[in-house]
Amino acid sequence: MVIIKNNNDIILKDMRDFELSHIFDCGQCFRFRKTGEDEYTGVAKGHVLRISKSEDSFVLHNTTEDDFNSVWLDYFDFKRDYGFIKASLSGDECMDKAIEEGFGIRILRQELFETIISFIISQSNNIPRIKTIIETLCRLCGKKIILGTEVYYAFPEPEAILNCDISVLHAGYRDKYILNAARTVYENPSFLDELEAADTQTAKKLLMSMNGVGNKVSDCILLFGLGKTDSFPVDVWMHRIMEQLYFRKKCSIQEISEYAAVKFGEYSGIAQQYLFYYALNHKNELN
DNA sequence: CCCCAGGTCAATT
DNA sequence: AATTGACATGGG
Repeated sequence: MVIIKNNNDIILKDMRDFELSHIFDCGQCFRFRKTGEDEYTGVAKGHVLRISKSEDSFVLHNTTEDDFNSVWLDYFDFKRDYGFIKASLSGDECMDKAIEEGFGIRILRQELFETIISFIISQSNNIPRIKTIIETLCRLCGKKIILGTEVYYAFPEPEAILNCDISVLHAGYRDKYILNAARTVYENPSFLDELEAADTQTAKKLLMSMNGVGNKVSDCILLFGLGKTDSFPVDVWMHRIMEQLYFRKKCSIQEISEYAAVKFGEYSGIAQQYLFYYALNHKNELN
């Protein structure tokens, strides 16, 4: 990867293992939307980003070098060598096919509190509606970010969520879980720091101590909010695709988790994203 | 009318 | 320890 400063933009050249549609359409983040041909725009960590692909390079529009280094370098997990990880995951026909389709996937390192709330909302829900609910939440009580004539909204702070009426989100029974999580973080400001400092198993126990955060949601938070790549979230789609591709019979979530831990090890979470992306693109072939 | 969606909880066996 | 129904809402 070569980083070039150009007027108000950052340009990335010689990119491998990086494709916008793979990154933003694999169900890991909910706040980026397609705003053009090979262009996505969204808000993360309080910053607006418009990123596009042109020919062999990627452009981060209106981005300073400081912002790139302090925000986006970590966000896009640029320090990790996905080529190496793909090589170590590769071996069976299923994984090779999944990697071939989602070759440009990267695990985004998202803001922890946003990830907690987002995946609480995700439970027993579909991706378009998850996006709508989160966007409505940000508009309801997130800090305004004004860029020229455009208005964007940061993901709200815990206190802001506690101080508004979230019933307008139509998130249903998840309201009480959202409020409880916001209250937990608001009343114990070191809660997030403890999570950041903890190992995977300790962090998982802490997360699951919150009402409405169970096995799967905590695994997603571990992976997308804490960078724990040994976490392997199993939702209905992962359940189906693992049964079909690897087990070739009905099996339990626990069996799948144990299998993944052995087969994919410390890169389970990245393997999971390749498989999940593959599953989303082959819904009609799954039963 | 039905069933399902990046599930979790509590009651019941 | 494993199984089951309720939980809100919107879309097919």
